[in-house]
Formats: sequence, C-alpha cells, structure tokens
Amino acid sequence: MDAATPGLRERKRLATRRAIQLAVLELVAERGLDGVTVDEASRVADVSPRTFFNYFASKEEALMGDPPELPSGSAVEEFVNAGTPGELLAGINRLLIRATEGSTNDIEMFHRRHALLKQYPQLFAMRMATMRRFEEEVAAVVSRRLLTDDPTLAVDVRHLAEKSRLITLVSFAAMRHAWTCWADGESPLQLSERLTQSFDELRSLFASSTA
Amino acid sequence: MDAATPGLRERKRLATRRAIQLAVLELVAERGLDGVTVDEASRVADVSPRTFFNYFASKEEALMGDPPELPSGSAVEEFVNAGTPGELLAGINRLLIRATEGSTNDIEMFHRRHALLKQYPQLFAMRMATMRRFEEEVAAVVSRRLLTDDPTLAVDVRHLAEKSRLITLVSFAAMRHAWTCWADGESPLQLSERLTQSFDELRSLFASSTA
DNA sequence: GCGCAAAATTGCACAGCGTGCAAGAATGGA
DNA sequence: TCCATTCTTGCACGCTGTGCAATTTTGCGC
Repeated sequence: MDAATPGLRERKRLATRRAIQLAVLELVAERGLDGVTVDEASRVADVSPRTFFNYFASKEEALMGDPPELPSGSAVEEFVNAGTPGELLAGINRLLIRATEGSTNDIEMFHRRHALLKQYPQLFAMRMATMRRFEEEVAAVVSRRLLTDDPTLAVDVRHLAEKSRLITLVSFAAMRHAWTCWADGESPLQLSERLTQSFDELRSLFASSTA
Repeated sequence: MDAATPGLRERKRLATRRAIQLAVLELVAERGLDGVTVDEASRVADVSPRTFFNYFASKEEALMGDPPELPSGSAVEEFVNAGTPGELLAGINRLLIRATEGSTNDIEMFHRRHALLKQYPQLFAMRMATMRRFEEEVAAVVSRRLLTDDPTLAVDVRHLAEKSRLITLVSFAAMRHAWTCWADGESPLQLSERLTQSFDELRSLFASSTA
C-alpha cells in the first residue's frame, strides 16, 4: 500500500489539499491577495475554515507549492562521487535541474505561482525562507563532494563548511537568475536549459576578465 | 534645519521609534517572538497600541533594522566611473561595505537582531524581502557601470539587464556568505574585512579550477 | 506669550487571522 | 458488524492591523 494504493483516506486528503490550493490560487488571481479571506477560499474549496487551517497555516502557505527537495538517492551519490573536480558547478547544475523537475509538472499552477511571487514581496520572502532549508541540504552535499575530491580538506572543518556554503550560495544565485530570466523573457527555453545557460554565464563572467 | 536641527517634532519621532524598537527587542529576547504581543510592547514603550502601528506595520517590522540603502551620492558615481573594467567585483565590494557601515553602528542591537534572524524563519523572510529592493538598486547601478565600461552593450538592453542582475545576485551571495561567517565565527575580523575575504574566495573559486 | 495650522497620539470599532478543544463523521481493518 | 483511528467541523477566544474622528502636541508668525 505504498504508492500503488495510497488508500481512500490518503487520496481524500490529497484531494482536499489540492482543492484548497486551487481555490486560493483562483480567488487571489481574481481579486488579489488582500481581497481574499480564508473564509471565502474555504467556501469555494468546500471545507470549513477550520479545516483550511488543518492543512495550511495561512493563505500564503496554501499559495506556495511544496518546498523543493534534493532528488532522491542515486542522483546525490552520483554527484558526490563524480570524481571530476573541475566540473563541480556543472554537477550542481544537474542536481538543481533534478530538484526543480518536480515543480514544473503542473505548468499552469507553476506560472500562476510565479506571477504571484513577482507581485507580492511577502510571498517571495516566504519562498526564500523555504529555500534556506534547501540551501542547507545542498551545502551539506557539496561539502561531501569537496571532501571526496580532496580528502585533505578534512583538516579544517570550518573552512570546508564555509567553502561549500559559498559555492552553494553562488549556485543559488545562478538559480534565481535563471528563474527570473526564464519567467520574464519570451525565450522559448525550458527552465532547465535556462539554468544551464546561467551557470555558463557565471563561469564566463569570471573567466573573461578576472572580474 | 537639516541634520543640525531636526526640530523637536522630528527628534521625538525618532525617540518614539527607537523606544518601540528597544521594547520589542527586549521583550522578544526574554519571552520569544510569540510570547510578546503588540499591546505589551506598546506598554513598555509607553505608547498606545495604535501608535505602535503608526510606526510599524507589525512586531516583526519593529524588530528589523532599517532597510539597507545605497551609499549617498559620490560613492555610487565613483563606482560607475571607476574606469577599471577588471575590478568590477572589487568595486561592488566597496559599495556594499559602504552600504553596511550604517547598520553596524549599534553592535548590541545588531547582534540581537542577527540571533533573531537565525531563530525565526519569518524574520529571515522579511529580511530577504527588503534585500530584494536593495538588489534592484544595486543591479541598476551595476548596469550603469557596465555601460560605462563598454558602451556597445547598449545594443542589447535585455542582455545588459540580465548580466548586471547575475553579477548583482552573485555579489549578494558573497555578502550573505560574509555575513554568516562573520556572525557564526569567532574570527576577530570586522564585517567589512570579512566581506572582502568572501569576495576574494569567490574569485579564487573560479580562478583555480575553472570549476 | 497668543493663537492657529500642521502633525502626532489616542481610543474605538471592526474584520480577519490562527489555535485549542471537544463533539461528530468517515475510514480501515479485525 | 464493531471498534479504533483519523479527519472534519463548530465554537470560543485572543491577537493583528486599519480606518476614522477626537484630542493633544508642536512649529511659527505675530
């Protein structure tokens, strides 16, 4: 009864969750964030306001998708043990592509959410807050990779942590860059392609002029 | 009556503002973010709750310092017209140092705030939201600088905007890195020195291994 | 000092948010 | 069919944030 048969209970839970998310997205798209109350959204989603709060702590949380996660198992191990020290950023690039794949399943919802992130700073802020946890996960993996590439880094754990953190933050900067370019532009690129492009530009920035 | 004589009215305003900020910081340090109500903070600051909201839209906003700003006038112009294309990052480094100078005046408050940012994701989120505005200001200035260094970039405005945005985001990544290293560590460095160090590490990351 | 206009403070009312609690309904398995 | 578990719901309650209008304080010319 794993993924095959989630059971009626679980299926209803997911249905309710999604109904609430859709209701909020719909209403907010119509009337704006402040023009929608939890009561209204609950009515549209056909649940009691109390149930709304059983699923989400706030309107805003319902608007946001699930937080990003590291791709499961093997992809992480491949990255850590890639054994190609010169291609660290390319590896992170692949890792982030894998991590963002899940969120682009429902393109419709995805675009609506992105429009809201641009429009409402508080939503963007929440997004960044959830990203922070993800950053820590990625930094931990980068740390393992660095240690695999160069075991002598173990002598200075603090330095290792700081270095992997810097690499991670810079990578996330590239991800944000890709994200906005992709969303703003009329370019026909996939988000994953745009991500690779931003990573390329990042490299060329430093390669060209020792900026 | 500029900076010399702000006038009694203005002085009282600032005093009230500061009293509210101190009251909230004090109480939250004691009892945690959720253990403090606006009513209590207002009582301690000796103002009515309604006045509290005249100054800050929320408890959280009162906790946060003022948003960062570009250094006034000349520093920006110097950066834009530096005329040293190879030292773009160093220039941004200086700019950010100037921008963060103001916030480290009251070290006591500064450390309290930082502890809170680490402890409460919602506060971190608000911080990121204010940073975003600052990012846009910096990106605009970087754009001017790029155009000064290479006027031919004007032919592709979109590309120029994307490039300056990438540079800005990466620079802010370095700033966040410096910030956390400085706050976490026992290193005796000033924040400004730590910022320069993070920028150096950033360069060396890409210089060493074409990562 | 005096008085007036501008600005700040305050109380009040009110809608919305978010949570604890306990009763009731649906579900899954024996 | 029955029972334990889990989900839903209504209710009560305190906190948040804002519009409004009354009141007080400040700045300034006289």
